[in-house]
Amino acid sequence: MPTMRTGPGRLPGMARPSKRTTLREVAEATGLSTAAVSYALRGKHVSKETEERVRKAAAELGYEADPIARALASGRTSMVGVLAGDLQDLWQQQLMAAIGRELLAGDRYALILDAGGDPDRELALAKQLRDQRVDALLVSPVNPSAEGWAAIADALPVVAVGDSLSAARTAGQVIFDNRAGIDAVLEYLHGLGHRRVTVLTPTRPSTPDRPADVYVGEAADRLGLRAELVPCPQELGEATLVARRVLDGERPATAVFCFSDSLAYGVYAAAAEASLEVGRDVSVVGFDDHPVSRVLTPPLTTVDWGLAEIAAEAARLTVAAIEGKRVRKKRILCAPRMSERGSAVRV
Amino acid sequence: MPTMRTGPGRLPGMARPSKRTTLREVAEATGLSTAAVSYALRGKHVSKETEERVRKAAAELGYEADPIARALASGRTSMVGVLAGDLQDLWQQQLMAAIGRELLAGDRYALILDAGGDPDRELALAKQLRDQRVDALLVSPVNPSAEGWAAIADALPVVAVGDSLSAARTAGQVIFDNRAGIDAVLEYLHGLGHRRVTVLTPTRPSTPDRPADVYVGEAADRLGLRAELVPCPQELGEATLVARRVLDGERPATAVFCFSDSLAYGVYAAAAEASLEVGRDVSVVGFDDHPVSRVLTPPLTTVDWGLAEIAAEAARLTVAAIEGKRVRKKRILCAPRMSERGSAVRV
DNA sequence: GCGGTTAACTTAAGCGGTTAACAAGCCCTC
DNA sequence: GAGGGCTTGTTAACCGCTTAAGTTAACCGC
Repeated sequence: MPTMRTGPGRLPGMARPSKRTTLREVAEATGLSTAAVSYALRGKHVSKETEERVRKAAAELGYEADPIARALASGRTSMVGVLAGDLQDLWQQQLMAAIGRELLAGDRYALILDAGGDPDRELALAKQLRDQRVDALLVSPVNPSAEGWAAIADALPVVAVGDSLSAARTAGQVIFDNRAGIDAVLEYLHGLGHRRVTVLTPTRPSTPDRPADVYVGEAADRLGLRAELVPCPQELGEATLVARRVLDGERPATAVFCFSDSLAYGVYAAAAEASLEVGRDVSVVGFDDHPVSRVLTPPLTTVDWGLAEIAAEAARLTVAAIEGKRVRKKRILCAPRMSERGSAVRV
Repeated sequence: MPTMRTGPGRLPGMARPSKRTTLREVAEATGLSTAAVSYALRGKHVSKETEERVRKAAAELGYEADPIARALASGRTSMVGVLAGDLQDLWQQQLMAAIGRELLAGDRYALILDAGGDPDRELALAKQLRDQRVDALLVSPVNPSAEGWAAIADALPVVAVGDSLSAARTAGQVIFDNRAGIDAVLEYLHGLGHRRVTVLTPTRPSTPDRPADVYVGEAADRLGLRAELVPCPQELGEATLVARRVLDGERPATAVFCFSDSLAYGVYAAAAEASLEVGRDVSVVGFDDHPVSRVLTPPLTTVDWGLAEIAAEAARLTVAAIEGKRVRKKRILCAPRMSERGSAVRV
C-alpha cells in the first residue's frame, strides 16, 4: 500500500496545507472573543490598542477572513453580477474588461455572464446571479423592462448601462443617448446625399417598438430617407453572411449603418468578398468606436460614447447603490461623439 | 412620518419580498427533516417516492438552494477563478468570453480577473481568487513557475492555458506549441526572403530566458536571420507608438512578427501614419488569429491556435480536476496553423 | 428465531463568520 | 451616591446548508 499524503512534501514550520486560519484561532491567540476580533478587524466598537493587537496577531497568523462565511453571515458577497447582452460584440468585451478593472480597483469582483443576445436567457441569468447573492447587478445592453425584472430589482440593486430607457426600477442608469446618436448618424449620411440606408441591428427577437428602431424610423421620416432595418448576429462569420445578402441585393442601399462596430466589420468582410470598396462603393458607419475601427481601411466612421467613462460611471453607481449612498445623478446620459473617418462618403 | 415599507406594493398572494424559501421550510412542508430534504434534492439515500414528494414541494415553494450556504457547508462554490494575463489583448478577451460560456454550460461560473500584464499582480490576484474559495483556478497566458505559485496549487487545482511550459504542479495544461509556431513564422518569413525581423513581444518584466524569446533566438540562429525583440504594450494606442518607433528607425527590419494580433494592429496603425503600406513596404505577421484580423487591409497573416477548442479543453480539464476525475491527457498540445493571408510578402 | 445487513431517515454538529443584546467598568452629573 | 451615558467586551443566536453518526424497522439466510 502506497504512502498516502494529502499534498507534496512540505518544509517543517510551514503552515498546514490548505487549512486556513480562522477567526477563532485569532481570538484564542489574543485571548479575546471571536466577536471582539471580528469587530476589531473591521475597526468598530473596540479600543485602539485592542485593534492594534488583533491586527498584529492576525497578520502573524496569516489570517484572512473567509468570504463565504462572511457572505453567509452578513448577507453580502463582494461580487457584482455583470450581465452582458452579447459578448460576441467586441465592444462589449471591451466594456466588460473595463468594468471588471473598475470594480476590482474597489475591491469587488465582477461575475460576468453572457446572455449571448438572447433576452430569455438574460432573465434566467439575472436570476442565477441573484441566487449567487451578488451584491448588485450591472446589466449591459439588456432590456430590463420585460416582465420578471421586477422580481430581480426587488432583491438587489440593479444598474443599467446601455440604450434601455427602461421603465423598470433601477438604482442607476448609464444610458447612451441613442436618439441623439441615431439622429447624428442619419443626418450625417443624409448630408452626404444618401437616401437609402440599411440599418444593421443586433438580432434580438423583434420587440416591435424597440426604442432604437423607433428612433431610426422617426429620423428617417423627418429627413425623408428610407431606412431598412436588418437584424444581424454579432459574430463575424454570420454577420458577414448577412452583410453579403444586404450588399448583393438588387438595388442595395448606398449606406449601411451598423448598430455596433462588430457588425460593421462584417460589412467590411462582405464588401471585400464582393470586391466592393468601403468608402467608395458603399458607405459604412459604426456605432461604438472600438479601438480596431481606426485600423481598418478605410478607418471606420463611427460614434464614440466614451467607453472608459461609461465603465467608471457604471462602477461608481453600482458601488454607491450597494453602499446605500446617495448619488447626485442616478442617471448618467452619454452624449454621442461622431468619429468621422473615411468609411462614409458623399454619394 | 412617512409610511415605511421594504419594497413596492405587492399583489396579495405573491411570495414575500426578497425572503427566499429555505431548506427548513421545505422540510416543514413535507414533514421531513432538513437532512432528508437535502439528501432528497441531491438524489441520495432516500426512497424514490420521498424524493418525488420533496421535489414537488420544493418546486411549489419555489425553493432554490442558497449557493453561499452550500459553499460554506460543502466547501465548494461553483466558481472557477479565471486569471487573464492581459485583457488589453483582444484575443484574450475572446478567450475569456469563450471560457465563460463553456463553464456556464456546465453550470459553473467564471470569476475573471485581469492581471493587466503584470506578473506580480498575477500572483496577488491568484491569491485573491483562492481566498474567494473558487473551486479551481484557470490561468491564461501567465507564468506560474514563479515562486509562490506552489502555495496556490496546494490549495486548489490549477489549470494552465498558454505558452507556459511551467514546471509548477498543475492539474492540467492546454499549451500552445510556441516553438512550432515561432519556427513556422520565422521559416515562413525566411522563405520570403526576410533576413531582419523585429519581434514585438508583450511587455512583461524581462525574465531573461522566457521560453518564447529563447525560441526566437534559436530559430533565428538556425535560419541565419537577425531577430530583434521589442517589448510592446497590448493597448492599441501605446502599441502604435512602439510600432512607430520600430518602423521609423533607420534601416528598419523588413518584417515585423507580433506575438499577438493586437500588437499587429498597432503596426497597421503605425504604418498608416507613416504612409507605409503593410504587405508592400513592410511585412507583418500576427500570432492569434483574432476574427477581425481577416477584415484588415491587407488581411493579417497570422497563426491560428483554435480558440474554440482551447476554451473547451480548458473548461473540460478544469471541471475534471474539480470532480477529481481522471483524464486521459492532462496536457493538451495545440498545434499552430498558419493562416496565410496578405500581410507578409516576398522581399 | 436470531445476529447481520441494508434502506430510509433523524439528530446534531459543524462550516466561519456577523451582530443584536446584554454586562461591566468608568466617568459625570445633579 | 444613585442614576445615566459611554466605551469596550462577551455571550449566544443565527445565516442556510451538508454530512458523519446514530436510530428504526424491515428483510434475509440459515
